[in-house]
Formats: sequence, C-alpha cells, structure tokens
Amino acid sequence: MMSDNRSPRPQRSLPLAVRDDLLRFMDEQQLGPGDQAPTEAQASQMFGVSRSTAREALRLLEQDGVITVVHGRGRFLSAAGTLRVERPISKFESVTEMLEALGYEPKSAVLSVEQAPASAQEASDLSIAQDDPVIRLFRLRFTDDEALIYSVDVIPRDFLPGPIAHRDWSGSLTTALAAQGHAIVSSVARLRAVNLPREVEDRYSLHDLGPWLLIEETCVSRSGQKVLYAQDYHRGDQMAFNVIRRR
Amino acid sequence: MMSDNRSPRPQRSLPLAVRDDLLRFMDEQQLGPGDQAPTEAQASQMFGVSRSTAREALRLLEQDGVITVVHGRGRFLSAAGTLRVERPISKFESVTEMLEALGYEPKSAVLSVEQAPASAQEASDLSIAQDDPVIRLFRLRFTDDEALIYSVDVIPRDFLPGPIAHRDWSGSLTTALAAQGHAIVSSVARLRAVNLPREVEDRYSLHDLGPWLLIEETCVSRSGQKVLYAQDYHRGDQMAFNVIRRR
DNA sequence: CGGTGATCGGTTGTCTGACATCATGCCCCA
DNA sequence: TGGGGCATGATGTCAGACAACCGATCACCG
Repeated sequence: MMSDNRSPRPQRSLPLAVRDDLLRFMDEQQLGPGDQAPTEAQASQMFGVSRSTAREALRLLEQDGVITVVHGRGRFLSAAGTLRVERPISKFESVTEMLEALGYEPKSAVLSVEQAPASAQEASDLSIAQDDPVIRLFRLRFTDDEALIYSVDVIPRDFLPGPIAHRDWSGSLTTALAAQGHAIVSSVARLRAVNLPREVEDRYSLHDLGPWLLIEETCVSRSGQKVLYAQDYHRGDQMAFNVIRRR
Repeated sequence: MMSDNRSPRPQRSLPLAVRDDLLRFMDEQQLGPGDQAPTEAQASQMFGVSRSTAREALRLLEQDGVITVVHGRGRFLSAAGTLRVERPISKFESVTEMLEALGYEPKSAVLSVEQAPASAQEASDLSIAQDDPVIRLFRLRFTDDEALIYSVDVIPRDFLPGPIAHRDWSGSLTTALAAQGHAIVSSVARLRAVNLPREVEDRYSLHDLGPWLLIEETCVSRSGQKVLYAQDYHRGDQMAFNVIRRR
C-alpha cells in the first residue's frame, strides 16, 4: 500500500497531485493500452483521498486522453497514453519559453515599437474599439546570427502603462503582462504556411530563408480579457510543432 | 427559476446536458468577459441537479476555456468563449472529413500505390521491423482543378490485407482501416512549413503554388497499434489550422 | 481620526456515506 | 443444455457537512 506523504505541500490542487501519483503508479506497473486503470475505490485508498478527489484525478487523466471510461466496467488505458509528445502546441508557452526549452539562448532584436490607433483588423481581434490606442512591437528572435522568428505583437495600450520609450522590449512580453496582473492563461491560434511579407524580407534582409510557419494568436488573461494579438513567423526549416489529436 | 424538464432524455450524461443549459442561460443573460458565471449552488438549484453534477458541468465549461475558476471567489467568463474555434487540430479527423467540413467536394487522384519493405525511417515511425512489408500510397486531393493536398500514406501490410491492385484507393483510408477493426482513435502530428519536394513538383507539375504546411502524423488504433504514418502537404494559401492553447 | 485586526458571508475544495445505473459472469433451474 | 435471474463490482448521482479561501465590513485601539 502506498502512503499519503503529500501533507507538507499541497501547493497545486489535490486532484492534480493524485493524477501524477496515478501516472507514476501506472508507469511502474507497466500498463499498456487496453489494461484497466485503478478504480475510483482503489485510487482513493492507495493515495488516502476521498472518492471524489480520486474521481477528479481520474477525470483529469481522461481529459488528457490517457484513459477512457466505460460506465459499469471501469477505466482503461487508451492508446494515446503510449504516445509521448514533448511541448504540444496545445500547451501555451511564450516564444521565449519555447526557445529556451529548445535549448536556444534566445536573443531578441527590437526592430521598432510604436503606439498607434488600432486598425479595424486589430480592433476586431482584440475586441476593442477601432482607433483605441495599441502598442505595436516588431521583433526578430535569433541565435548565432540565424534568424528564427519574426514577430508582430499588438497590445491594447491600457494593459501596459508607462512610457514605451524607456521599457526593455527585448524581454518576454508575457512576463511583462503578468507583472501588470494580466497573466496569460489561454489563447486561440491559427497556423498557416506563408512566405514572409515582401516588405519585411526587403527591410530586414531575410531573403531566401524558405517558407515560414505563421502563427496568429489571440491571448486571453486570467480575468478573461484579450490582452495580446501576436503574429509569429517561424522559420520552417528550424521550427516544428507537435500536437496530440484525439477523436 | 428554470424547470428541470430533462426527464425524458438523459441520453448524454447529465453534466453535459447541464453544461449546455448553462451555456444557453449565460447567453440569454448576455454575460460578457469578466462577468461571474452561476455558482455551483445556483446552477444546481436552477437545473435541479446535485451540487456534484453542477460542479462537473462547470468544470466542463472550464475545460472548454469558457470560464476560469478562482477559489473562494467564483467562476468568471473568459473572452475565449467569444472566440469560437472551428475544427481545432487537436480533434482528430481524416483529410477527407476535413475537406468536407470545409465545404469542398474532395476529389482524390491516386498517383501510385506500391508494396515495399519499410525504410528505416518508416519502421521507426510505425514501431515495426525494418523491411517489414508496407503499403505506400501517393495521392493528390483537389477541387475544381486546384491542387489542395499532396499526401503519402504508409500502412503496415498486415493491417490492410487483400490484393492492393483491386482496391479503390481514392476513398478514405481511415474508414478502410476501421473496416478492418483498426479504427483510428488518436494520433501524434508534427507541423512544419516546407516547400514541396523538388521531384514531386516536377513529376506532377505543382510548381509555384507557394509554401506548403507539412503534417507528419502517426495514427494509433484503439488497441494501441500504430496503423498509419501519413505525410500531408497542405497548400499554405488554401489551408489553415486552429488550436486552443492553455497554460 | 486613522490604521489594523477580527469577524462574517459567500464561494470553491474535500470528505463521507448512500443509492442508482450499468455490465459481466455465475449459478440454478426448466 | 440453454436461458434467465441474481450477485458482484464498477461508474454515475445525490445529499449533507466541514475546510480553505477571498473580500468586505466593522469594531477596536493607538
């Protein structure tokens, strides 16, 4: 029997901790697709939590596609659990975080910053009024003199107060927004294969770098506001993205 | 107060029904981002279910990014609810299904079919032994004489028995596999922006169609077997993919 | 008068126990 | 031997209670 030595730091919620315990347990037991996962009763006893909490933990596993539930029978390992994928795109992370996870030391060149009234497109994407002031930030991420990402970020002016001239824009926008109480918790993104816009190619000498993967992303803060609209052009020969798909 | 006229048709689970009721309710009330959603107590009373069920329904909404929960305060609408995401890529669908959902009438040209020993790459991707026999299927999807997708499908021979010469390869591979008891339930995909391989461009006259979005996808069946390795090249100017991201 | 800590009402998180519903396999009987 | 009822074990739902947390109010004290 396993002890519930989880007393010192709940920190994250109990169900999350139990979920991880369950994952560890099933990993140790070398369970494969089709095998039965611990039942609610077993899980609650194994880890010393109530059935509700155990049930919640199992539901988290179901949400991740690790198990599927059959009423009256039990829960069973699904095939998706065997597919481990690192950094799925469905997990939000900032460009900075992503590059660091890839082992790059992300350097960032600020091409320009400006404050301007929102275009119709931007206003629509950010659910603000047209001509509301926004900050537009053009940057180039690179490593070892190799361009990796050309990005355009649009932020409603209110979310990032203070003079734009004296801020260090080379750092992470998401942490800057988080410092203002607008931590990003989710986003909706759209992926397309494109060429870099001609004028960008010309202005920054980014010719002949092949196709780019454009990610247009609207980011939502914890309070439910759209705080950032980003267009990130990723070098196709350098960057790739993984995703788990389920029926 | 709302009545619980849900007696005749449970059908789908109770929490799912309550979730939809909640969505309708919040829509009628014209709640916007930042507004508070019904509490667990309110929801359980409104729809005549226990608090556990109401809680579960609210959790489903949270899972969809419609609301965010704050311990001790309540649940609040997120702007993500206003961003409706059609056909998120995390939801598995076959190329045929996708094209139909886009309103295309997918026509499919079989460029070639062959049986051959698996390459090292293919063997690794499909977790089979090198030189195990596989079927290789090269196709072009198009509509109105416009090429949309160039695809290469690799299937271990065992999963699709019978003579390969007399099969209609223009239909959906996933349904063919499902008919053999190998229905695809999940997959791992990798997205990249690329140019079409030179020899493919030349052979099929696919020049000057701009960048392509390459999706390399390993599909697994319910029993956990890897039954299909697909490379789908999507025309960048025609196809785009959406995804919801969460921290 | 102003700051500060206690208290309270509201909300989500967790626990306990019970019953309903569903799926399966066994046993008994016709 | 075949079939139906039933025991068993699993998830689904219900009810009630208490804990943890947050925000606002209010009384107290310097």
